[in-house]
Amino acid sequence: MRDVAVRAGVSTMTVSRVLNEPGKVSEEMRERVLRVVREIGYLPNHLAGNLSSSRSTTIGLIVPSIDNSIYTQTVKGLSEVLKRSGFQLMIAESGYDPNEEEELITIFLSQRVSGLVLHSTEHTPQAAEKIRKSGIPVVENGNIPEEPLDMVVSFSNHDASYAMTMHLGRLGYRKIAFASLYSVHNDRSKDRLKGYQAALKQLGLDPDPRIVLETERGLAAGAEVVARVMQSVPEVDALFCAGDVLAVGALFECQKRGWPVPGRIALASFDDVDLLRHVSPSVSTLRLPRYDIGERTARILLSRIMDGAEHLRGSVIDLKFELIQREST
Amino acid sequence: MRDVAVRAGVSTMTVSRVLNEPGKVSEEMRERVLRVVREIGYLPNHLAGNLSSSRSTTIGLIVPSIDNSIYTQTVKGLSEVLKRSGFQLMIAESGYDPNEEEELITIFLSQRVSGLVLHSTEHTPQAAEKIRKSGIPVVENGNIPEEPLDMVVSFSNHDASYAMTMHLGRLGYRKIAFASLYSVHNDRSKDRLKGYQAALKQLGLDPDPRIVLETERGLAAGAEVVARVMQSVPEVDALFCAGDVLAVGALFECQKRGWPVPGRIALASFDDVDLLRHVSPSVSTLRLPRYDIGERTARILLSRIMDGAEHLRGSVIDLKFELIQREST
DNA sequence: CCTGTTTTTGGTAGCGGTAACAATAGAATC
DNA sequence: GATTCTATTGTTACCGCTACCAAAAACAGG
Repeated sequence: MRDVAVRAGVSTMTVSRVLNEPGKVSEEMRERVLRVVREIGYLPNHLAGNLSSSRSTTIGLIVPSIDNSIYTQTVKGLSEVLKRSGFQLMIAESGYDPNEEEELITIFLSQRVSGLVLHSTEHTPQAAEKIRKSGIPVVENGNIPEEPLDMVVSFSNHDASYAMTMHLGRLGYRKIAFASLYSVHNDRSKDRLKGYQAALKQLGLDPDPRIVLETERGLAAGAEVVARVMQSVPEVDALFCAGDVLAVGALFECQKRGWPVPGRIALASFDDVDLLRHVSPSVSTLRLPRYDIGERTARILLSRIMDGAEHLRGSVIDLKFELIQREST
Repeated sequence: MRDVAVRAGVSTMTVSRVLNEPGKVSEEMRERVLRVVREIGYLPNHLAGNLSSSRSTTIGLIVPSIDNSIYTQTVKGLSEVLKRSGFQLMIAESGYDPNEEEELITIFLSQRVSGLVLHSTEHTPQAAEKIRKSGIPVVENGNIPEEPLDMVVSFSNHDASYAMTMHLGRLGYRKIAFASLYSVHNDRSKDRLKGYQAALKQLGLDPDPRIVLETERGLAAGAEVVARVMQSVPEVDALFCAGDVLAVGALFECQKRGWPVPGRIALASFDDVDLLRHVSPSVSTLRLPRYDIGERTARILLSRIMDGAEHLRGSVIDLKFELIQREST
């Protein structure tokens, strides 16, 4: 930058202004400086700028696992909005481990990110303390936690799960099994289970621990779950797969075994992946505002960072979901 | 940091050493300093550190589209290796637009990333020039380009496509249709087409432009493609869907229309997504080393950055793919 | 005990920008 | 024409850390 300043015969301050606040510089200077910038291909050093102004244009995002297609829509929403404001996204994965998450948070704070997005809502006390102390705005967006760190943009896993279970109950299914991903360090799964249980109670159905299962991700897991539950408790007439593509795996398994869906067993899923609409029978599911969550998260974060909108601190935005009834229930 | 130094009664230099080169500091100092660090919860400022040492621990990654599940495995491989060495990943999406890519490259260079990973292998001349000028190591990993910018870690789209087409030919299919994603600004698609054409020639089959199609991503697109090609050229006996989940969409459509697969039409796909193994009939495809690409990319980049392994400049690593024959062909 | 070497610590000067304020010049006011 | 104001540019200090070299302390050999 000094180089540019010398060649243009101005001070570095003027160069800085041309690049950051062009309005405060005369037309003539602007042209002169920009010409030199182009000539020598000068690239401003953001590190230096950020250090000096103690601001940064980086947002940190921590997801449990990068290869989960569920997050990608949210990431896209985030990324698109942030890009428009010149912000950059730093992504890391915690592997569903709060300690790992804490470490990543520490690293991000060291990098002086100006905002943080956490998918998980389970954190170590130290992590919460570090964030509080740093004073930067945070958005949690995998669930609506009881005690938010700061802001929340999400749908309610509990309510969504409750809604689908009630729907199954109203359709007349009486023995509704429930499958989710492992709930250790995964409050999304926990809340889905609670929603299911609350709905059963409301429907006057007895909970039966034999038909509540946890499993890993993937089609194979879904297949295994439906086989297992049908074998152990044949009177099951519906299976609510509250996670990932479990329902599709279950559906394929039913087809393989010749169990009519929904005649013998109804199937419901939790996230509206493209696939569910295209299989036959098409699968009832919940449409969740994955992209919107990313978008809103970015917006609210930017408000806090750029406009200092302190009144937004602690905001909880509960985005709506939609129940989609299809052939499988 | 000054604060820590004062409280511990040492110089800032000693604090810096304790944190970065603990070996060069006496046991006693180390303890004294670390105790204070813990006491006041001191967080080093990486921005300042990076600026001062003109090194950074950030790698920039540019993918065409974040929500494409194909990349996520590569990103995971990258992320896991980089994390172990304390590097951070900055991700941005170019939307298949070289100009957008150039802009992102500029931003990343401004952020002084110490390495760059590009999925696309089509760049503007200015982008190439900026990268060259910056001197940072770059890995391209979506394809093996004719003129690499620097290093390449990928499989060959051409060879993979050629292999599958040859396979279909050897199985006796004579009228092999080809569907890919739009090839504008997408040299992966272009190379797949070339591989297909090369194989046809080798097999002594006449190319027929009516059965070479380009479409968008998604199951619906796959369904539409198979319907279209069967209608316009009924003698087609195989369809090679060289992209995304097109083959699954096509399969569902065949089932819907009652076309036996592979009896009436054989189907082949390009990427071994979980789904292809679980549908019925299971779909023949190419297993591509998506995760490995990420891992190797990270490794080679780290060698260049940390060990200054200049002899690796310009390396081209062609990772192997595997053809998986299943029921659909 | 002295000198030469090694280890450990500290001082200082930036890294490349920006904030805050000072200075200058031209425009506006009376 | 003198004074005040405004717009534009420059000066200086510092953001928080590390590289580089100097200084001091510890160790070794004769």
